[in-house]
Amino acid sequence: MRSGQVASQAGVNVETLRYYERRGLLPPPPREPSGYRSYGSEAVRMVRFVKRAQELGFSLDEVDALLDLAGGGPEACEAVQRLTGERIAELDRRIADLQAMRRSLQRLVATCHRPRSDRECPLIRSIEADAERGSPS
Amino acid sequence: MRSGQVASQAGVNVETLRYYERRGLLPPPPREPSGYRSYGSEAVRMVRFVKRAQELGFSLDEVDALLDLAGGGPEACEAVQRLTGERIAELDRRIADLQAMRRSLQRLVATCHRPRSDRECPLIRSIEADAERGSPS
DNA sequence: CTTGACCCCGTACTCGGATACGAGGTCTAG
DNA sequence: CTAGACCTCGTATCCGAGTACGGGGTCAAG
Repeated sequence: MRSGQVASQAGVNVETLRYYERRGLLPPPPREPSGYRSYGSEAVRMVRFVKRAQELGFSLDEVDALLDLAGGGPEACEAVQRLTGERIAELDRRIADLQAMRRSLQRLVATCHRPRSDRECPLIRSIEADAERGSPS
Repeated sequence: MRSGQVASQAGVNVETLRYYERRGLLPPPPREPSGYRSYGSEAVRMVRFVKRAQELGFSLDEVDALLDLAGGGPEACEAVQRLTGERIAELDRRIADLQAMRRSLQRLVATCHRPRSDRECPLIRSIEADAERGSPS
């Protein structure tokens, strides 16, 4: 398979394959006499793995670590579980943060039920007020 | 007040003030004869407002829009409410995404309770499997 | 009157994850 | 044989939100 095929099957740009190869995420494939990269079908699986792991919130550095660990036996498996656990904890933090933001904004819109005659936007003022005394988040 | 004071009172870097000024978020303050910037105390409030709005998930472009709207009368107030509503909706989407990630990861760690004798990490395989048929998120 | 803290400016760099560009080589259908 | 699609490479650019750098001016204390 050539790069274009791998790219389209994996749903990425050809440049992205080169990029992953540069980053060491993707092993450099053998070349045809012409110099073209000649990929096996596992390349598609690897790229998909990378994309999926990204969707799960792993950075490319972490994906790299994951790939290094893959196939490393039982203790590597534990390391993978640990990484995953950290990722879940991180997600929990981010979710809590977003929920705090959401509550703040909700409270803010709620302050906005004044008659139109009020010239100053209470919402803007509320954000200021929050800022005064470094509020939730 | 000079830039260093504003910066420390607002909890930002001096360079950040220059950056905000370049971006048009902060009005260029008058200068002392020496050329030093001479800020009034409202500068501190503005910077804090920016930081707070950022914490609430607004980008600097959006903060810019918010500031343009501030003091623009009742219809501007409605625009502010609309922006805020969009932000809340966006937060809801992001929260849902993160929760989907979390569920996937949780499911993944759950697959890992196999005997250590399994040489291949089921978690890694599961991510691959997910990728095969583009799963949640 | 010098030292050190502060300030000025323009510009370049950082991060992560790509994406784009341009010059060139190759391959395939007509 | 040639047009056009595809591939190669190195390098540059993008986004957002700053941060850093270097060379110079200013100001207050000792």
